[in-house]
Amino acid sequence: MEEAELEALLERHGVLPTPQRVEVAGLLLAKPQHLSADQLIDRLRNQGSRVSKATVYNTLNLFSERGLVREITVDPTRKFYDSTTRSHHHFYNIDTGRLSDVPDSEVAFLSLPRLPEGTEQDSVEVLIRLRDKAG
Amino acid sequence: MEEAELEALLERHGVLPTPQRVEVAGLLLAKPQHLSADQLIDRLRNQGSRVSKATVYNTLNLFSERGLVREITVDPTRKFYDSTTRSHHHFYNIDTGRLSDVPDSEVAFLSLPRLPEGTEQDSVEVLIRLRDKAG
DNA sequence: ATTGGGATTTAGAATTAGTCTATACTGCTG
DNA sequence: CAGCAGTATAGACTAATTCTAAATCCCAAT
Repeated sequence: MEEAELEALLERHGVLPTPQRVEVAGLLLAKPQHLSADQLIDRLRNQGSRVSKATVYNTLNLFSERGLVREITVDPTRKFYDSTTRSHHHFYNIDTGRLSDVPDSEVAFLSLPRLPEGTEQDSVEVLIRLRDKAG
Repeated sequence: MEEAELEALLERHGVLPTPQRVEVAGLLLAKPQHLSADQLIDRLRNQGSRVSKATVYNTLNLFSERGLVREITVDPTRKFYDSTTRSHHHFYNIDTGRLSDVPDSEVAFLSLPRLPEGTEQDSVEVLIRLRDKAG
């Protein structure tokens, strides 16, 4: 994605496109992927960026508030940020720690439960834990 | 549950029933529930126990290895331990942080995805995030 | 009784993801 | 050019969990 395009995307989501935010967006929003803050900081450093850790966290939180990324929680030790924001499902390989998307078309529910009194649904997510096949 | 019963349960899972482990088991396995290590420590303290924090963590990890409890990951800041070990589904109220079970009978899949090459399924879990209904 | 060893428990130090704070920087606007 | 709002930054801080190294427990064999 080109810089101008990224800037337009941020603006469309009400985010002022500062150089640091555009840098983060350039990496994270480039394609459907799942990155932790730490992985993102590593990649930024590798491409010679000097953005601070605090700014990366601020930016990720801002992006997630404004719907540019989605936080996902499968690993109790850290958050991942998903560049695909539409609600969707995941495979999580417990041997490799790798997280991947399940094609939307391949999951369908026959029934979903009544919600508890006084609550409404925010999202429904299916997590399919995998292990490497022995042998 | 009585102490003798708890001890038998631990032994059946290959866990040597030390007094500390029996104490933890007595609280956590008493009924279907979801507790964090911290909540558990509080309750232990409230009933006058002196088990150390390290022992509680060791015990929870041991129980979870041996299939006496199941770890669940919905809140990136802490783990919960579920006394129901069969794979099942959850409601998570993002406003209150409360986690509860979805009755098994109320979720059914019409289709589930092909698994990636070389992997096999460990579990399939649905997480329904809720928020309190406004007004 | 005493000893020796393996497993367990313990307090506290260490680790780590993430947040907070206080300061510095960056345009704008008048 | 002064003032101001919004950002960015380093580094201190927090909180959950793990690690470490020493103390304790239990039991079988002397």
